[in-house]
Amino acid sequence: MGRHSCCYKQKLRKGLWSPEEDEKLIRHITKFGHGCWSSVPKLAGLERCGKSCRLRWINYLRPDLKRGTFSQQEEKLIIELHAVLGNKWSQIAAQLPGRTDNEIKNLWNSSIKKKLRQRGIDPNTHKPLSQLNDIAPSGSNDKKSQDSYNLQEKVQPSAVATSYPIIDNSPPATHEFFLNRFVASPETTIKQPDSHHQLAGFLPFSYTQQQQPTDLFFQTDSKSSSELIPEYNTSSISNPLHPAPRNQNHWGSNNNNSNNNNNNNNNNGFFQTNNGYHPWGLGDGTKIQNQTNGVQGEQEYMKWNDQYLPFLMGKSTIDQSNHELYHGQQSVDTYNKSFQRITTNYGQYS
DNA sequence: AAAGCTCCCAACCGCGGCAGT
DNA sequence: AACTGCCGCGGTTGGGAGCTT
Repeated sequence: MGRHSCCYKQKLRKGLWSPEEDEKLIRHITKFGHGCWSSVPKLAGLERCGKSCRLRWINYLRPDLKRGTFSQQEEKLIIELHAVLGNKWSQIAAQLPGRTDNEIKNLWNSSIKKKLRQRGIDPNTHKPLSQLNDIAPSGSNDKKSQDSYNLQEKVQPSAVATSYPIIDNSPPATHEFFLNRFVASPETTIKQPDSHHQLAGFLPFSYTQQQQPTDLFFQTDSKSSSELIPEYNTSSISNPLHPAPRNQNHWGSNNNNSNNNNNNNNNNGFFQTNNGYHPWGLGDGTKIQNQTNGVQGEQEYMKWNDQYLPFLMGKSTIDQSNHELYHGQQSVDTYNKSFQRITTNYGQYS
């Protein structure tokens, strides 16, 4: 197994990134791309390991991140995807443009889990907690043991099948079931060069450009959990298993992130792709969707260059018209706060 | 006001898989 | 086949912010 020898080297910085480090990394990647991550720190003049650089870029610095709070539609989608994929955060993130696996993982651990439990749903199995009491090992009431309570290991397949919230009861709702049902579909399969992500394109989501509206895949059970749990409402247009009409905003009309998908536009400049694959070091190998919207992609590119990069380079161009970037901010000189706010608003500003 | 507690999230860690030699 | 280096993933942690007492 490959060890990260760089991590053991002396004198490499760890912990929070400084603005100067961010600037160096952004400058380097915008100019040269990341190439081999292990060589990035040296070339960029950073005393970090390549792994740290990669993480910083993917989770925080890359321009197509949406950031900001998750919408209800996004949370709903995460719950539904988790019911199918389990803790495959990278695969879940692949279906949420502008969101990182880390972000989703954090949301799940800090918020969604709690919400599900409050509603009597086991976050690991997506079954009602009352049903699980019969299956769960004794002494599993504490948080730790509940968290480690693994769907695949502990839950009888039949139990899953009869309780999966968004499908009917007839076929066994195992991962294999979903795979068999979707993977072979040419309309819904995104090219996946990386074996880690064989599942990433299997859901009939609206991100696939060729995706035709269809209701073939899942029949709803009128007595499903959706009546009890809003997240499982099968009539939702954002339900991945009931794709939205082709020209409809995936997140629904009440979402102010009207440019949600635009962050993945890649026809121009900074967002240019490598044959349609993500150019910024996302390792998921997922072919970028929705590439037809070149104008908006260019707008995002302009925004990045005009507002975000100059700020990082110490040449803030934020003017009166963008004063809302600092709305509610108490300490503007706190770098991370400012940065986060800008990236947050960068994703929402349109 | 301050101490204690909880929550959130950026970042780290360790591992598995893959490719190259 | 064995080894090495790198990438990417999921789990975990540490510290700051906010809330409560």
